[in-house]
Amino acid sequence: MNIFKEFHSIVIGELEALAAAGALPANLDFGRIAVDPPREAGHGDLSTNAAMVLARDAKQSPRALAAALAERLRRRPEMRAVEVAGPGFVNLTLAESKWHACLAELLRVGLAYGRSDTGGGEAVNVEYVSANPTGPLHVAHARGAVFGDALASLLEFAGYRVTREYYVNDAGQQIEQLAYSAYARYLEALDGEMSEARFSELFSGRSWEYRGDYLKAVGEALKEKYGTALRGAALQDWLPPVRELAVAMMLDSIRADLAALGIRQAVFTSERDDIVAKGKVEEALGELERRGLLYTGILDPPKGKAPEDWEPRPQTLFRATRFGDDIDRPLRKSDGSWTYFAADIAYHWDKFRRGTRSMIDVWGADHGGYVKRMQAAVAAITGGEGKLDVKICQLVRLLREGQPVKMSKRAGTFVTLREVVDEVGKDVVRFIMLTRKNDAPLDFDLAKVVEQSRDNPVFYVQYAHARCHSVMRNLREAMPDLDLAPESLAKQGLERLTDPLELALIKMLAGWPRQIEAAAEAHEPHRLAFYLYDLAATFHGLWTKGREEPRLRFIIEGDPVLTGARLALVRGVQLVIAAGLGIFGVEAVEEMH
RNA sequence: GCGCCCUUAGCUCAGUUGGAUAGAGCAACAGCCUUCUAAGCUGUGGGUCAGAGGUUCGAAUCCUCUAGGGCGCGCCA
Repeated sequence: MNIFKEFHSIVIGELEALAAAGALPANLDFGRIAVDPPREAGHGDLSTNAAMVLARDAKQSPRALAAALAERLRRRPEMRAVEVAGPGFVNLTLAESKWHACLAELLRVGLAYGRSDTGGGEAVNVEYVSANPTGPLHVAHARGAVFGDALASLLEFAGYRVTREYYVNDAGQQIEQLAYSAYARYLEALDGEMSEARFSELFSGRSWEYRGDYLKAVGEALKEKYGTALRGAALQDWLPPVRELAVAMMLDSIRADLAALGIRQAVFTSERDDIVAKGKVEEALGELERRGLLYTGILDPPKGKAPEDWEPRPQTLFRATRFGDDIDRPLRKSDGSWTYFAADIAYHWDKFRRGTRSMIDVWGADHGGYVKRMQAAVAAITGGEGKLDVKICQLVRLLREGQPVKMSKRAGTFVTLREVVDEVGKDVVRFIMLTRKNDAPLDFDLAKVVEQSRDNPVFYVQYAHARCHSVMRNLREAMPDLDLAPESLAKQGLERLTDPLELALIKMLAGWPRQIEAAAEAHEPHRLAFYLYDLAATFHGLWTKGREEPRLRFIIEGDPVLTGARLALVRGVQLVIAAGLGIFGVEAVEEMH
């Protein structure tokens, strides 16, 4: 139960009672009323703006309205104090017993504490990574991969029915390039050599696009499967099988890289097989045609870009401007084939027709200019029923000791996702990628992220969790009879938790469900990282306080009831951190090494 | 030229969808280890929220303009 929601409905209930009693006009709009934690400690536990929001329509002064509301709230047993403050805030301080009840509930529910039904089982499709299957994932992909995966988990936790999806762009020019490059490696496997000159000679001046060593394995596999049969074959005979095997092997390696990051997507939709080959592009374009959103026209040349090779050509255009885009967008190339955008419209319509109204795409920074047209297309083809949110993940700057790591695709020295995971571990990669909001650039320092100090949030949060377990290990020796199961700890003695630091910690734990709902609604998993960091800091603070004041230690010799209560608190911290790390796909360790 | 994103303490960043006196970490300074893990904790100093207008009970947050930075801009995906 989200305590802020609970008191939101209590406040509304009291306002309705005031209206029934004639103290407020009927039919007031309660929509803007909020119950939030006040920023300022000293303003109570919860605060509502109800009086200020209603004052004008109620034709009363905010302070007077607040006083009337406060008067009613004060009679409730769970209140310790209700005060009117500032321009008309009503500040609520809850009785300690209410907080103890929150902790008891947390312990009863365990790792499921904070799960919410705000999603109402609504289907959400989260599409992420979707890198072209032309090579291994590199570090830039890691951020979107982790972000999408954590967002999907967060939405599941908040009660949505989530599909994790990868869109395989296996139909475009770059896949032809991949096939040529793989074919070259095949010839190399047969003949023992391949050079740029020979490549150029074989393929009449075509450049050798994908030169990384990773295609050598594809060459070997082609040799294994086909022997010399493809050597000297006509283009239409060698290209399809080479392309097919190369794409399959690249996808396998991408899946393996994602698995190393703990990511497994349920649906892989192939542009070639599932969209283009099934005629869905034509279907989608037909739908737009029916809606009167296609026409043939000539676009203006883009300004500020060198227009030397630009010449006006009539194209099939989509009326994107009707849906908020800046210009209408071409769907057909001059050679008559579809643009990528056309296929993408078909793909998103396909997602919609599979039963998802709510779609989330996670894209890299270089796709920012594509957002408007895609949202326009989704709005157009679904008649406004489908919603697309696009989360752009900004660049990751890879550093080591503060110095940028040199990356050059040409020189083949770009850093792969796998290399980073192997060096620092999946948990570190996952957590650090979530410590910044998606639309801000992120520094990833290979040295700093494995440091064991407070400025490394992964370590700091893990350490808090391990510390909880350390306390429990010590307790098993000191008081072997005490039952540490959360549901047992919930049953008695919680009223012994009266120190302000202890209550502050409980209040923070009670804020977890609200964090989940807010982060899920905003599609911002990074908020949980900051919450977990704060929670860890509060816990470390209480732990150290026990050094100066032994009466505040968790384990109190000769007082098993108090010890049990404190262990309930420790358990609560441990469970929430474990749940949070669970959403992030990060292991909650029980011991630091 | 146009679009999107960004600009908060010396540095790196939060800021609960418009709330009250804008917060952390690092760095600086002053403290805390016979102690449940000091891998940690406590305190001090540090701000024209890029700038100017506007919207209202109330703006870092919403709108307009300006300045600076990033990404992108027909037949690439």
